Amino acid sequence: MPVMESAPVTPRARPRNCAGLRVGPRRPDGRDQYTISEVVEFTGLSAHTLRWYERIGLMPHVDRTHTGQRRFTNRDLDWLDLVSKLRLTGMPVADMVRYAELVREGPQTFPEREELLTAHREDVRRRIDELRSTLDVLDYKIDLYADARRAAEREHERG
Amino acid sequence: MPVMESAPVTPRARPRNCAGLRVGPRRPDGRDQYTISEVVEFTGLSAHTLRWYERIGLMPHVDRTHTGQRRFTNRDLDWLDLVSKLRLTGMPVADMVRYAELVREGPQTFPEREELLTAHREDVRRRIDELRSTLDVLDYKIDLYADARRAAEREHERG
DNA sequence: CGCTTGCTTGGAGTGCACTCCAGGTCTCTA
DNA sequence: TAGAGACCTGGAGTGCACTCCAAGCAAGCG
Repeated sequence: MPVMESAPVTPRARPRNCAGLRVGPRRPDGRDQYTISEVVEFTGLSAHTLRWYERIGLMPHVDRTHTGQRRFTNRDLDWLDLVSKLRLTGMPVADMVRYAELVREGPQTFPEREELLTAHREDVRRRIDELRSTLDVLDYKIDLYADARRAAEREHERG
Repeated sequence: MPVMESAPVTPRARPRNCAGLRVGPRRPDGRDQYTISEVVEFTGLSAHTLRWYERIGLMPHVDRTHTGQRRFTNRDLDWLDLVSKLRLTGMPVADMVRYAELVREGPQTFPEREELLTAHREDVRRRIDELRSTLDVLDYKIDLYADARRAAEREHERG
């Protein structure tokens, strides 16, 4: 039986940069406190998703105001940038949670972190190769259809 | 709200070729009838998945024996190869079903098929760019950990 | 003949990653 | 001080792509 994994998540419906991440307003300098809706703007993640990430341990403890509202810092935004990139390349959420745990545990987990990222890098490289090989098939098929179309057009001109 | 799509499915636990497809026994020449379990061997898809593909209209009508068992042809296997490649690159099953419908409708759907594949090719190219940009981040992080590790090793030698 | 193995079906179940809901609190503006 | 709007929570719901189940049929073997 094939063991399947679900993977890349591709945000749509907004301008994207070359990495496919949404391009929101740039973070202002000189601030270190952001509401959840500001973070939604910056990261393109939904507020639901941000809260869910925190619940499952994918966020390194977010500050709160005295009334319990979240205040994200620049560090949090940096972390979310990394998480978004890893998600985009199909790293399962469970693996990212593991990585977040290792980060919380301190510098003695450097080797394990390195290992985790190296394994993922291999995965990404493999996927790039897969995609490229499919690109060849796609090119071939598209050429066939384009040829057929051009032949039909010539036919039409003549007839 | 981010609109997400679920995507590439990556078979594991068996040798893979550069396209990430499972490498099963090669199809024998001179045959044009295969049982479902032979197709499982050749494609790496599960029997469940093959039956499910047929149910949802992703297969171009599979032959049956007089007792109702499926007999797949070489054409079916070729089609499954294409489908596997498209799945691997994250084409949603619904889009592939659409493509299968167009194929069933005949040559007058060439333009729409070309369009569909061209759009998907753009998607694949974008994803390759995404992956490459993440590879840079990964390289950077891994280098940091590797530097730390080497520094610790030198420390250990000296002390 | 009974047993095993492989196949059939419709429909239910699974896992992942969100996504939403109801009901409540807090803050801000008029 | 009233109302709008942003935020909070736990838990339920959603969509996708499988994945499995139960019950039954058919072929081959000792």
